[in-house]
Amino acid sequence: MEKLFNALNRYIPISEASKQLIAQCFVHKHIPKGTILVQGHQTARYFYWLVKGTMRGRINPKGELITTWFATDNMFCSSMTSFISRKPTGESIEALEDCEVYCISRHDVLRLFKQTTEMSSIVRQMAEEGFVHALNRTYQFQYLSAKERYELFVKHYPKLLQKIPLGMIATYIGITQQSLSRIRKK
Amino acid sequence: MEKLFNALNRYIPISEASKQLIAQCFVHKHIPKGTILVQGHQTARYFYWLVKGTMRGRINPKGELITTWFATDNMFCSSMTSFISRKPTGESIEALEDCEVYCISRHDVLRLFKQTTEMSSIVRQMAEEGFVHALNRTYQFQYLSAKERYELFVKHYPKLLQKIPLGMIATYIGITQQSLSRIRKK
DNA sequence: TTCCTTTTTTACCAAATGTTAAAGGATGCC
DNA sequence: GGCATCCTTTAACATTTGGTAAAAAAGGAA
Repeated sequence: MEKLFNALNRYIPISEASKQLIAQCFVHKHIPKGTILVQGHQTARYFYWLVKGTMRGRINPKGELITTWFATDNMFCSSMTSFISRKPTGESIEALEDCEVYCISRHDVLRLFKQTTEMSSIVRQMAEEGFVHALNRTYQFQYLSAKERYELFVKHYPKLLQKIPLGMIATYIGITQQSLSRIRKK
Repeated sequence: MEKLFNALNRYIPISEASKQLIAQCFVHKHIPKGTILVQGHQTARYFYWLVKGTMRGRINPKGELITTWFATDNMFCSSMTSFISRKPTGESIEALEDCEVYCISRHDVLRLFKQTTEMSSIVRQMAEEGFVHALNRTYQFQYLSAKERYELFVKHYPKLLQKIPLGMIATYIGITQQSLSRIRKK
């Protein structure tokens, strides 16, 4: 829980009173490997702080699972498209390892907007940060080759290479597993 | 100005008092075609409401200008990566036609967070909306072919096809002008 | 109109990526 | 150990896209 508040404090200092209120809203959970936390036809109602483990987002647009994001230790995650727009978006969440999380419901987030002065600013900054991150990822698809995108992935997620099947990484950078295998060979 | 407030009201109803404060912060401007509002080495300090005209964002990662976004009548825009992270990001803004805008400085946005109750919520929702939009655009690069991305572009921006050079559209969907010309032929 | 510039199309060949299929490795279970 | 399953590599061929170059088309200005 301490690391969670360290992460939140990066956005804005949180008073002790608010800390208490926020802490009450986060629920601790263990998620077994292979669990689907949100199905594509469901609405994501929770936002997760990943204490330990690995998760991915995935969509299934053409009969094949595509990885939309990876999350590892000490990262926030959710099906953001669904969590934000409050409707199913086809995106699901999969635990790729046994995971330990703190989760908070959208309902509780809205409640904290009224109960604390900090929460609104934190969520705004998180959305801004995610926005910039998503934009940069889009730009990379516009001007980087598959090989360059793979090299960026290795740089950003060196530890995932060991434990994640190659196929999941390939779809994350927008190519097939065979193409990625070919790229790695060189 | 009325349409601007219609757009803002979509996020949250705005009181008359707040409306006055907000209105004071927006400055009306005419931007001649060809103007570069923000250079890549500069920090974007303004957020724009495009009353009339067309703009694009662009980056120059490999000696060639890449379109990052298009904005037309009644849309908000800025170099969001730079505006949010408060540093230069290489992204510049170009007026593709004579434009009429209302612009507000980042400084004034921050001031309105304190002076009004609505602004924080509006900006949070804008960031969330932009976040979801950017995510979906990324996903499209992951699983759509160039042809499919072009068809989506035509669907989203039918009017731009008439007035924007093809090359700018091609880089927006991540291909060369020649490839797009080939795709259109079929 | 004519000239000049910009934009678009076309062609040819090279490079990158997809598709399909098969084989080899790794891992876990009985 | 042996079997089954999943993961990874490899190969051959098809398709898409890039790079270069040139021609055709479109638009603007004198």
